[in-house]
Amino acid sequence: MDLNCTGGLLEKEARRRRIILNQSQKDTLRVWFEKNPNPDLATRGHLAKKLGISESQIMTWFQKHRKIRKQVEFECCSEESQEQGQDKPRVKEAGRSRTHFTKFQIDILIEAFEKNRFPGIVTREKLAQETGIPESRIHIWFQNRRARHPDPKQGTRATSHPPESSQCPAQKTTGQLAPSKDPTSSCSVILPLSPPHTPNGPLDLSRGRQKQLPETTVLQPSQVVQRRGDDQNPSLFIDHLSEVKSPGEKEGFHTQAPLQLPIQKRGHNPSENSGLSVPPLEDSTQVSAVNQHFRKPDQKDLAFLQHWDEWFQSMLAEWMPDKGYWAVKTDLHPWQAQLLQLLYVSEQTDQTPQQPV
DNA sequence: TTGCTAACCTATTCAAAAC
DNA sequence: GTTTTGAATAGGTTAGCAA
Repeated sequence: MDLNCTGGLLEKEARRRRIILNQSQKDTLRVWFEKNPNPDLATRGHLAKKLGISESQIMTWFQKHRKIRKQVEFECCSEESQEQGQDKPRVKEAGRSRTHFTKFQIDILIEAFEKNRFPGIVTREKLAQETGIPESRIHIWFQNRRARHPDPKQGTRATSHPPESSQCPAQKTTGQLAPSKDPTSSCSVILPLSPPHTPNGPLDLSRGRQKQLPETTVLQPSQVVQRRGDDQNPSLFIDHLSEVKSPGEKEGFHTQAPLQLPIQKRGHNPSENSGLSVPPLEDSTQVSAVNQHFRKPDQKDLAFLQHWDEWFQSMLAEWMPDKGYWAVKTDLHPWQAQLLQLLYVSEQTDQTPQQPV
């Protein structure tokens, strides 16, 4: 079966996740719509949290209702309202807030874009987890990217609907990731993003873990690093950690963790759950706000962060349940190898990662 | 099957920040 | 001042779900 050509149900599920709003949610949205039909990002985020749906869904709902209202005004209302309608509320009173992506985040997005110009909701959520960027911002980023970087294979800008074949084959069937058959590609950027154990996290991170990669093997961290070229010296990572740049600096390597929580500020001992726990990085991780859309953590975020170690661990190694140990991936992205080296340097006493609780 | 509507798209524009 | 690019809009299509 040619996975590239299957346009079946599973793929559609991966592209869209339709959620029916209940009456209470609709009522709340209507109230807010009457107050302000053009809510800014912060307001949408507040509403999303309040209603338990995503910010992009809030955005979609407001878009639709602005459209409906405009149609109603056009059909039913007087010239007076049409004159008012000419004063489009496109420019908000407050200036637009602008997300500043880090080079790390941009690199991940670009690589994902090159693999698939039309990521579905599952892929976008995985990218959101991986980068710490809200899914709605990732959606916008892909829209802008498509508009400004026409697909050279098609020769022209995409003018109608996304080609179904543009879906990444690895994402077609289950929304999970499969090992790439392309020997030149790496699975190290789109990683097994589901932490081993997060049943009630803010995102559904409990979707099955990636299958063991064929190239997975047991290695010492030093071997991993040695396999890479000189340009991937682990010191680069350390250097980057201390390279704190101003929020507006475009290409700076910001080490901001998702949700702006410095790793050492989690509410538990990093060594409790993982032998690969992230060591304290002192001020190096306490960079100033880079992305103003990150919010302060709520309870769900904290629950998520409690599995942060495990998540990192799963990005670097693969748990072998039948063998009872973690196998370090051989095909690590340079930053992963550098992170691994850093962790092991700091955790010299514990060379064998433990299975998370 | 049909209607509703959430989710998605392109095209375009605005505007913040970098150059 | 110009360029780059994130954010937002309008207007359209697609697709999931309930009746």
